[in-house]
Amino acid sequence: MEDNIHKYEKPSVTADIVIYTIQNNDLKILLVKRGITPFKDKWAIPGGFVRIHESLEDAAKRELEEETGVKDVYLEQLYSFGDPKRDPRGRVITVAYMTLINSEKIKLNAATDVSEVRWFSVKKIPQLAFDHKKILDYSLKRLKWKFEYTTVAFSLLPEKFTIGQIQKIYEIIFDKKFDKRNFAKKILSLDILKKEEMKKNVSHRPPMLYSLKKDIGEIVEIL
Amino acid sequence: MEDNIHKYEKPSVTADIVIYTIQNNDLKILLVKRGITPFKDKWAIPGGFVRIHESLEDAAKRELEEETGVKDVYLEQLYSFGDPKRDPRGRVITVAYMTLINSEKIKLNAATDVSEVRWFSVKKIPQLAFDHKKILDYSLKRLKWKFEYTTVAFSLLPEKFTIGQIQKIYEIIFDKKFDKRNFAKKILSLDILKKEEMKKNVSHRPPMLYSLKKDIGEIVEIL
DNA sequence: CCAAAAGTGTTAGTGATACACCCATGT
DNA sequence: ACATGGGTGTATCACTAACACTTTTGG
Repeated sequence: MEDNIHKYEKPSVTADIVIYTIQNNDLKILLVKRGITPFKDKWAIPGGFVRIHESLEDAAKRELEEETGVKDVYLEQLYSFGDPKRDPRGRVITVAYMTLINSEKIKLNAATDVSEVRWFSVKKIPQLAFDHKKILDYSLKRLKWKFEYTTVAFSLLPEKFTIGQIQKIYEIIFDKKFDKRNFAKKILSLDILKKEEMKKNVSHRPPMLYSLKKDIGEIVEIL
Repeated sequence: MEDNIHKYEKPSVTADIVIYTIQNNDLKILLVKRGITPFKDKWAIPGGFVRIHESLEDAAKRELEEETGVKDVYLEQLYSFGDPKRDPRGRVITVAYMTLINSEKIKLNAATDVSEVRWFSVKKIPQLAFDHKKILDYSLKRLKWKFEYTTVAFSLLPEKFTIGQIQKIYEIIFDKKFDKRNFAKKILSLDILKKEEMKKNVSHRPPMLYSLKKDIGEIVEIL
């Protein structure tokens, strides 16, 4: 620790960010097609170098905004990947983040350094550059854990929502059906929802709208 | 991402490692007293710069061995801390690791760059250098989680052990008593233990020895 | 009238907790 | 004989999982 800060050659550090959203009842992630070598024309998780005066989280946020125009969302650090051979250009350590965004808020801005940006269903991911497959696999595990034990799911919903909407999100993430009665019972018993008014103009029996209570602790066992 | 790898000034990267053990029925961590500025004479979590051709995990393992002489143990990456101001000497990102070692295997090697190395009860931690208090708090949360949901606890025990020994470890980590009957029932019902022979030469009813089955999956809900 | 999603209760099974006494050994 | 930790069973409670029909609205 007490070695001089300049004694050793320094690595580059990047922040990569796995960006999830739900579209068409499907869990998707954003990938960018690399315009330059190495791995030219391969798809990759968005990311970029951490600037010298920027925190890791700020770097991840900057990448997110560059790619999607989205700010102020749930963002979580996942893991740091530092195999010395993970980038053929030299020593590059990456700090991986993950975020979950409401697809209505997105406007894709193809950044100048990539030839293409696209959403991919997590069920149909192409071959990825670097060790990005490992990062993706890791993030998926963490994502499921987060849905099971926290209220992240609500960051995918508008301010007011129905029980049915929450249930659909859980069914997409876990790729299975839940019993409607048990699901509602469970969610309501957690005492994290506030009743709002009835939803109007729906072509079926009008559902109750709920909002998430403000003062919820971080961890709530949902499922 | 496609910016040139040399376009931005590079940060230093360190690996810090929170080393836990149990001694005298108490959970302890290893701290080193800093011999040089900044934070001279403050206690700190052991760590050091990641070498350019060394993986993050190898750097953490190297630090661990330098401080304790211990190799081949459970080691887990916790989180990366990258606030630009966390080190007054310049930009230093640290990747924090945690490990759990059997206190019988330790021989402390005071490394040359620190003036003192000591075990501290987690209940009596002195003021720490840098943002090491944050790292420690984070690691403690993770540690408890690990004990609840995985079999790490067994890395603190010899090959063969009694139910009572496991229970004592859990009581130390969670700082509370468990009911003996319920605890044994729970542990045995998990089907992760193999019965060995009876323990001999104890001054009370001889207990059954168990070993951990080899083919256990990573996550087992213990408590 | 039809389609679509909402709303709602009971039962059976499983796992968690609370609780107290006798046993085998060494000294 | 005593001290030490080991070993064991039952009853209650809380939570989970399985399961189907009626309601309200718009088109």
